[in-house]
Amino acid sequence: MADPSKPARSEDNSSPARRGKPTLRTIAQITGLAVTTVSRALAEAPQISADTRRRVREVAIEIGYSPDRAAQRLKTGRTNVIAVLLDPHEEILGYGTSIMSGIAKALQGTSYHLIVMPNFLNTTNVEAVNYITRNSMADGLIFSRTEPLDPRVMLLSEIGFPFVTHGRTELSAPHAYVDYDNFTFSYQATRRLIAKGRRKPALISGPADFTFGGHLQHGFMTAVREAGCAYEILSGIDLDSPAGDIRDRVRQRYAEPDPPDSFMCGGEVCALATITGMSDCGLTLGREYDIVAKQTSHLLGAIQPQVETIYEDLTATGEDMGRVLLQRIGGETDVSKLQLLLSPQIPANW
Amino acid sequence: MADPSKPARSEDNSSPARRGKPTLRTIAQITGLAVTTVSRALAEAPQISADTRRRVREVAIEIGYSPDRAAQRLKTGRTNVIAVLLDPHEEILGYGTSIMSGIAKALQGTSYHLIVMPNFLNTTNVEAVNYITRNSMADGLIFSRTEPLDPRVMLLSEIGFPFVTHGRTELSAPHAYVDYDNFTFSYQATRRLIAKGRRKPALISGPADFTFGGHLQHGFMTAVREAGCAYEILSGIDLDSPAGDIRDRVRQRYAEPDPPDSFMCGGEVCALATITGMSDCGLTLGREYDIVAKQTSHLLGAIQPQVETIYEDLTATGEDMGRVLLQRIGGETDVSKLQLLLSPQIPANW
DNA sequence: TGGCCAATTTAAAACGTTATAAATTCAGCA
DNA sequence: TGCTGAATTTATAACGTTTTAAATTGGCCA
Repeated sequence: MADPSKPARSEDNSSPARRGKPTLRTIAQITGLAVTTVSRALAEAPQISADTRRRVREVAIEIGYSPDRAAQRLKTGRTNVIAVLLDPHEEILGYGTSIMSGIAKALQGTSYHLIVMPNFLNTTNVEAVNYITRNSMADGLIFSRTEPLDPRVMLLSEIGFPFVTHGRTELSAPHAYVDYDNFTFSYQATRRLIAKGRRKPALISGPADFTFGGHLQHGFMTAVREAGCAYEILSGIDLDSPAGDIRDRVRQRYAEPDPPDSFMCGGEVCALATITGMSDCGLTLGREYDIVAKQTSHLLGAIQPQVETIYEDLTATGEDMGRVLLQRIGGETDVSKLQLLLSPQIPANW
Repeated sequence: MADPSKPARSEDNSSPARRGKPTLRTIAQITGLAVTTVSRALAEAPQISADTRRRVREVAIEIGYSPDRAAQRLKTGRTNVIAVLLDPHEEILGYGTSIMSGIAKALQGTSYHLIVMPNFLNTTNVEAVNYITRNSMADGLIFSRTEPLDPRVMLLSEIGFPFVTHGRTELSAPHAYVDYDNFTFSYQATRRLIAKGRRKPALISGPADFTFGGHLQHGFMTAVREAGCAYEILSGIDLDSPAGDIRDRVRQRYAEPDPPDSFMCGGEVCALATITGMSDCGLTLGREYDIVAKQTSHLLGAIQPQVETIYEDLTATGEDMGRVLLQRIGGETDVSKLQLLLSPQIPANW
């Protein structure tokens, strides 16, 4: 019954075992080589002759072979997976999706897949990190919104697990990050308000816990102090506050004496909410007050083009984070190559 | 050198092999049982005595054992992974993130993990589906925005791969889905505009390719025909159009004769863009015109509370999809249990 | 012709789990 | 006591890959 036209050894041939999926053994049987050789050939090991490598590659493509990731993972201990921690705050305006899109772009063409740990539930961020590392669910980790003394960073640094953050920390041990220069953004944005003749800018900053909130505040303060003008940091609300809260707060503030005449907004929804609150008070943007905001999507530009913005490209950020993480996983230890501070693009006509 | 205080068989003990991670063998050595028994005990197999099961469980917890997913996957062929296809259109307003948050909630407490295949890149959706199934990267698949003859659905149905869609198809073979009743939504929303005295509603629908676009249009048409009033389906734009385009289109339409006096908007950004366009023309919402829109976040309510909305809870949708998929993977074939049509909550005062 | 070394290929073991089939224990009963 | 069968446990093999160590080949030189 054996078909002599096929070079396969027909003795142990368990062809009908698992229907369908070709394995290394399938290729081995077709080519008459040993499984080990095939594995090596596909890995382009130099010790395998060029001829054999070519032949194996051809057969592999022809029969549509693709390695079993579970088996590779079991054997090597590597997962070929990058995990992203996604926060609830990222629900609005596609923050998370933009970043992920960028990461995906960086991972394109590599053997890495992107998995998302949505942190929407009751577990804290640190628990999620713990879970991922203990269960070796990924080879690397990406997350955002660092705190100055971020416990996730401390944990991962300690055990030497590769990661990249969106945002810096104030920890002494350096780590890989990609960050937007929020100080410069905030500084320039506030200067712009002052340059337009405003004399009492108000800041709607990031939540106080996060490093970037401090940077925004620092930039804002530097600008107002330089100009020697009045200022205000709107209490009780921040970037992440529900739009309704921001609107109410703004309206309420204008019922009190000595209100601000302009706003530095860290986000688009925040800017829209501010405008709504102001217009409730009968005030018009560009006339009674000005706003400069950070822009991360095209929403604001289409709805309220009068708002001046500085753009932060989150997709590019994601792509950078992906690239940096791959380098880190690849063994790069030179921190200078793993830390990226992206500069805000200040509009030319400012 | 052997430590007699430990009950382990010290003959083949490869303790220092892989530092750290306890395996079934670790437990076997501690308890003096066979690896098979331990495996079975943890699986709560009835053939293992209750006593043994308890003991194994205790030890497992004590040493912090958790099974190696790669090994399980290799052996069983099951991945314990649910994959979600994420589209670029979902970048805005957290559509994707809400759905994912819901899915994550449904998967909470199960052994399933959520992985995301961002489809932002050049590959088409079908290719991604192909990739996932061929490489057995997941046990089940979730995706949205079905077309009437959706090729993904056809492919997956044919090979019997478990999946749930957000949206229906017009294919004869039934499949699992969770869908929002966009017909009813659109019908009721349009009726509401008419009830407010408007006599020429305009529809900004979903992209024509998708099933839900047809449903929106059908509901709209049913309402205007019932009322016998004029109507318009705004050409050249849809829900997914950039806000700027919608704004421009609306403005342009009002420069022409016989413009509509109200809008049925399938989305929030779309409604905001419409309002902006109208206000460019000097028209005020609630006075010269009305809008009813679908609401999926809290953005619109905070910015333009005058817009009447019907809410679609995407997180709940995601949760339903997760649940349905788990049932399907669990072997449920009764389609009636796998098909959910969620009814719009019509505001009580309409 | 034989021996040695480099080049290439191979066999065997292992990663941690589950499935199959076999072995052991033990109570109940003749 | 010895046998039977149920209850419980166990050994072995297997999933598909990579790693380690060993085997084979062939060219070259003495």
